[in-house]
Amino acid sequence: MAKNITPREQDYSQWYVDVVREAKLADYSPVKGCMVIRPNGYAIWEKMQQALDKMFKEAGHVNAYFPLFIPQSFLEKEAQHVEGFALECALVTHSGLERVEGESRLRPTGKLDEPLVIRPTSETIIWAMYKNWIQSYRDLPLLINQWANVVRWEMRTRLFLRTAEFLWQEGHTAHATADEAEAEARRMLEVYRTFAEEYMAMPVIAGLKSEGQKFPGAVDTYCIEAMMQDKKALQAGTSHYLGQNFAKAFDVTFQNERNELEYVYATSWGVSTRLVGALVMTHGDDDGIIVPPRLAAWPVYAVPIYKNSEQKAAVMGVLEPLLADLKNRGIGYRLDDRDQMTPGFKFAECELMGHPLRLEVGPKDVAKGQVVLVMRHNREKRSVSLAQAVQEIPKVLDAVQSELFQRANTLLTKHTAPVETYDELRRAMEEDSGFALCHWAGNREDEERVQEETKATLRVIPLDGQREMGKCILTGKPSSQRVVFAKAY
RNA sequence: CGGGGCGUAGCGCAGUCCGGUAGCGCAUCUGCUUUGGGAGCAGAGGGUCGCUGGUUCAAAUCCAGUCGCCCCGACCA
Repeated sequence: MAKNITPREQDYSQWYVDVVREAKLADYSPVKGCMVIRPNGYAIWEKMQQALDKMFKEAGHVNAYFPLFIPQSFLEKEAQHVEGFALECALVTHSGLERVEGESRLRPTGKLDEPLVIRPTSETIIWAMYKNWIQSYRDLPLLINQWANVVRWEMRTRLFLRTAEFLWQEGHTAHATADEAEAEARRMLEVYRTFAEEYMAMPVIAGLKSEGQKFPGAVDTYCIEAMMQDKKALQAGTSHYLGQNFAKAFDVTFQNERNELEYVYATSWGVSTRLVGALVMTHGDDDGIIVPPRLAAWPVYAVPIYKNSEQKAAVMGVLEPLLADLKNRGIGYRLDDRDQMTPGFKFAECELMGHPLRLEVGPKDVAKGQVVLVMRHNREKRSVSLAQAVQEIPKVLDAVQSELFQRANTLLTKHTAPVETYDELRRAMEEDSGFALCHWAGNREDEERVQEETKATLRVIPLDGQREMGKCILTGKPSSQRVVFAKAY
């Protein structure tokens, strides 16, 4: 149906690339692995930022900005952290370019004494600063977030899901006690869960990462895992309890109430533009993307239909007051009054771009005193009297928001199933059957073996999973809870 | 880093095997007719054929080199 989009059935990852391109969310940059986020994609990110920023502020966090460049020596201070990021760091080694007689290319000049790492994440530079800002328990907790770009030199990239440079927010908090920091890490995990469910209409499983999967430098890593339509898992957000690891590496101490010197306890947490990709893969269909109303720049997309200027005047006479009413109610809309496009083209484009609700008004509607509402996610068309439209539209948008969640949740539930033996897991993964709930008591090496043999990784140890005794599917050791194994992005 | 594909107009491609001075579709611009599911007709503009070198009277095409991008896999948010 839609031009230039490979159907999901035929090739899911090609579908994803096609949809991102056709909906004008992003474009490839001349630099390998980098992407340009186009206005349509950036609009979604901006709505995500607004919602998240508000949630952070309500939780007591403030925004700041730390620099892009990190001295190489900083990154070297925390052992696990270095190991985790060393291989994917971009370095700045020179301060300029010079023209050399007889050569057409410019040549680097002004070699730096110490190379600067372009931040893959900002723990190190932030803790170097926190050292100066924290002396007393009275300075704690310190709750700072930053919106920034980071660079990780990945081997293989995918638009939004993994690019060399990406946009994100990273919260970095400092606390007087381990309990308080742990609680903060979990609190922010809940913020992410709420955001995913209520704004993105994307159900997630919240929980703990295994030893093998946690953040380099963390004591505990929490995450939310979502299921894409191809039943693969996507990590959609992480929150780390860092213990005193960074405090020790950067010598950040405070005097407690008993006048003792103690290392500070830390958390960090982040979500990235990857969420835009998650949104596409959660709700999109063969005709384009579908943006949930709460993240749509224009939840209502109005298409006037007319043949001549009299009709146009009549149609606009009905449409404009209605749009003004929507504006008064704080409902975002766009009026597509481009004269040179036919309505049919606009309908198709509107579906491609994923505007959740289309508002059509033509001469026939004017005559009947009605407007036509078309829901993007199920193509349902309904006529509503002009008098009721203003009350009806917010209701429809709410319904769309919750139906999108329900639909995604049905997929997640349907493809999440208990698996009792290792053989069964292997078969399940061969069939791409989704999330496998397994009893597990293995170590890091066991995890690697499972990944090697089944391509599945231990995605998450659910926080609200039922306690239930059983036997580890690989080692046979006793286990008190099931974990999620799945193939992942 | 392995496997595959590709570089020719803004985009998608044909032309390459078999050398002869570049073409198609979409998009763009102009005009007229259109407009309730991706409009039609007529006309117009737009290309150092990724780059470098070689062979040849003549290279998008043959030869040698080189650069880059995409997809799939291993690694990762």
